[in-house]
This record gives sequence, structure tokens and C-alpha cells, in this order.
Amino acid sequence: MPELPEVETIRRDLAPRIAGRSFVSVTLNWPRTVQIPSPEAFSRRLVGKCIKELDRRGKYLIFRLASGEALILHFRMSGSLLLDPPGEPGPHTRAIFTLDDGGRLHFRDPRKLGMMWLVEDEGEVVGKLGPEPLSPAFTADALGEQAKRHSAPIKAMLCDQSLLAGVGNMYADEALFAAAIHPMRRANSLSAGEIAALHRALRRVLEEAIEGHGASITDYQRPSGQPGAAQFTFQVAHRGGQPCPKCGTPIGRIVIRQRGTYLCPHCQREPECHS
DNA sequence: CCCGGAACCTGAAGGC
DNA sequence: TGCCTTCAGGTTCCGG
Repeated sequence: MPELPEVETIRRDLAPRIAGRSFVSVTLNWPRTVQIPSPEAFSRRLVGKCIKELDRRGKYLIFRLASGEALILHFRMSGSLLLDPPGEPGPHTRAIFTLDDGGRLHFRDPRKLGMMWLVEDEGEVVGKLGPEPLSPAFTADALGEQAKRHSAPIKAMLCDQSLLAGVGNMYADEALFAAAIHPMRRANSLSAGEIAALHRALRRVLEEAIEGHGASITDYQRPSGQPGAAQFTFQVAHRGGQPCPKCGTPIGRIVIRQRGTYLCPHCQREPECHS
């Protein structure tokens, strides 16, 4: 599931290879991936357009075009973007972008939940996102102010894209474990010390995952087809039943807001039971 | 405002 | 072995 570190890896891998290239053709095998405009207009308008730069906002990958338009991709659960994959396009290839140097970009997405947009104003798609967790603007104070205003479980707050961009299920669990905070704790119950620890943990967990080129838990792969290695550094995420690296207690799994949540029941103490 | 639940999807895993 | 059910989860939308 591509979250911030996975999308950032795709951006870094791809940027030097496709900056300055133009689209020669666009083939849509699953047109419903396209949100804006119509699939026909999407393909037609992309042809001939030059890629100025690749950017990322939260979990969105943004192709800034020389025309001023933006091609935006979201990978949701199972999407990946492959550059020049060997052989014929696989059965899960939903779109193929051919570039003017012969390069081919395959949008692969087994579960068909991925999305693409071609827009004049990227704010139309990414305008409502919260701050980037790795930007200087995201301070511990900013996180604390945010937390004060929310009584929801802290994990739900971390995963809310309008409050913080790019953190999803896996990295929220990892950050909360690193900060020794139970994911069910109400956001506005966290002490200043806990907020500071959580802020540090978020940054460290995301930076380390980027260094590991993302986590290949299920379908994610780098544009080269290689897997990432960040999953090997996970302490709790997707490690139910295995011993906690800090204390040896078996990692537990609970459900918060319909999402599987991994935690150490010993290191991350339960919030007060209010019967 | 806050929350739960469904919908979108299909491959994998579990039950019988 | 094989069919059926359930689950996974990011985002959006609907309803209580």
C-alpha cells in the first residue's frame, strides 16, 4: 500500500529518467482509473505534452507538465508504476504511457482502485491535504495544536489526510509504537512530552522507510520492479503474534475505524477504561 | 460534529 | 481438490 515513503521512492526513482520527456501515446485498459477529464480527453490531451518535473504531495504523485497542467496519480491499495517492464504487459496493467525516447510507463493495479487526473490546477485534487510531515512547517507545536482540537483516537487523526498528508495505516502504527503511545488514546489526551515523542517518531519512521525505498508488504514495487526493504525494519506493522522487539510480548492486533492496527500491548499502555 | 458502514475492487487465505 | 466466504485497506460518500 503506497504511503508517503513508497510514493516518494517512485518519484525519486523515476524523476531523472523521465524529466524532459514527452508523452507519445496513452493506452487505457481500465478507463475508470481516470477521474478527470473523460478517458478520451485524458489520453488525447496528454499526447505531445512535456514532463517538466515530478513532485509528490501526501500519497499523490504529480507530473508537472510544461503546459502548466498536472497529471496526478494515486495508487490506493495496490497500484505501482513500472518503467520499461520486460515482456508483454501483464493482466493488471491498467494504463500504458509511451514516451518520446521509447520509454514505457505501466500503471499496474490489480485491485483497480488507483486513480488518475489531468487538471489545469492541481489544487483541485490535492488542495485539501494537510501539511507534509517532513516539511519544516510541520512542527511538534503544530501537531500539538492539531491534537488539542481532536477527541478521536490518535491513530485516526494521524491517518486523516486533511490533517497530515501521506501517513497511512502502516506508518501510523510504526510511529505510535516508536513513541510508545496506544493508538486508541484520544488525541487531546496526549501530554506535551508524548506529542514531542510522536512528532520525532513520525519523522524518523518516514525517513527510514524512504531510505529503505518503501515497504513491499503486498503489491508495491519500485519502478524497476524491485521490492523495497522498509518492511524489514517494521517493529509492529503486519507482525501480529511475533515478539515485540523491545520487550518480547507478542504483537497484538486490534481494529480502529475498520482498520487493522498492530501494537505491543505492553509497551503501548491501554488508555484509561471509562467503563 | 463525530462516528460507523458501504462502495469501489480482486487476490489471498481460511473454512468446510 | 474445490467452492464459498471473508479480509485487506485509501478514499469518498451516506446515514444516524
